[in-house]
Amino acid sequence: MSIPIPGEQVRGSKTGKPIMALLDLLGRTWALGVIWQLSKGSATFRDLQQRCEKISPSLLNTRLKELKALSLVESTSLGYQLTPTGVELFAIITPLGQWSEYWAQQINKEKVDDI
Amino acid sequence: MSIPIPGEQVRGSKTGKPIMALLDLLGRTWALGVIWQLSKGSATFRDLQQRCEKISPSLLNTRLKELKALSLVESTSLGYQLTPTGVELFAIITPLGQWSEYWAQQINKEKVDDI
DNA sequence: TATATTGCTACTTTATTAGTAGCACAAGGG
DNA sequence: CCCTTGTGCTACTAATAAAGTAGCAATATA
Repeated sequence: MSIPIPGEQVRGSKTGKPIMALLDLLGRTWALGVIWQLSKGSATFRDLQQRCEKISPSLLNTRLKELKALSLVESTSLGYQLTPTGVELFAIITPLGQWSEYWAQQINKEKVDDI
Repeated sequence: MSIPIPGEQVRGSKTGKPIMALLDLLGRTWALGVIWQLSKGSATFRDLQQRCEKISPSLLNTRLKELKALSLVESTSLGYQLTPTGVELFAIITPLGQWSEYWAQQINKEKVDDI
C-alpha cells in the first residue's frame, strides 16, 4: 500500500485534498494505535511491539516508515518518538480519549433502556 | 472482524478501555471516510457508494452495520445519517480537516528545504 | 570471547478489501 | 397489470493487507 501523500491521489479520493490523505493514513491498522502509544513517551522498536500487543514486526515497521515519511514520527537515539508535528496531531485526537468514555456509557445506557 | 464494543476486548488491546475500541473502529478502512461523508448530510446507500469512490457495496454495508451497532449512524427514511452521538464524534475530528492543510504545507516545505 | 539485546527482514498463513454480478422489493408510468 | 427504474443489499471471486513466526546482522554487555 503506497504512502498517502497529502496533495496527491490516495485510496478513496482523487481530489488530492490533504484531509483525504490523512484519513487514509490514520485509517490503516495500528496507525492511530502507534501514535497513541508514542504519545506516552519515546519507545524502542521492541518497546512498541510490546505496547501494541500482537502487532507483527513487519507491520510495525511498515507503519513506522509511513509515519516517518510523513513527518509524524522520527527515530532518535532514545528510540522512536513523535515529531513536533506528530505531537500536534496527537493534541487534536486527544479528546477522543475522554469522548470514548462518554460514548461507552451511551451505548451501555441504551442496552439498559431496551430492557 | 467483530465489532469493537467499548468495554470489551478489541483488536490490539485486552484492557477493555473504550479508547481502544474507538481506535479499532476508526482504524478500519473507510470508517472515518464514511463518517466524514455523512457529516455533509444524509445519504442513501447508493449516494454513499458514489461519494466514497471505489468502496465496494459489501464493505460499505459492513461498515454501516458496525457504525449503526455502535450508535454513530442510523438509517431513516432520508437514508443514512449521523446520530447525535455520531455528530459529536465528528465535531471532535473536524479539526483534522484544517490541520491536514497545515500538515501538507509542512511536508511540502521540508521538501523545499532539502534542496 | 560468549551472551544478550535490538532493529529489522523474509517468509507463510490467514483475514480483510476490492470488484463485479445480480436479486428482492418498492414506486411510478403506460 | 406489466414494464421500467431505482434502491438496499447479498453472494461470490480475486487481489491485497495483516498476522504469525523464524531468524539474521549489528551493537552492547558481561
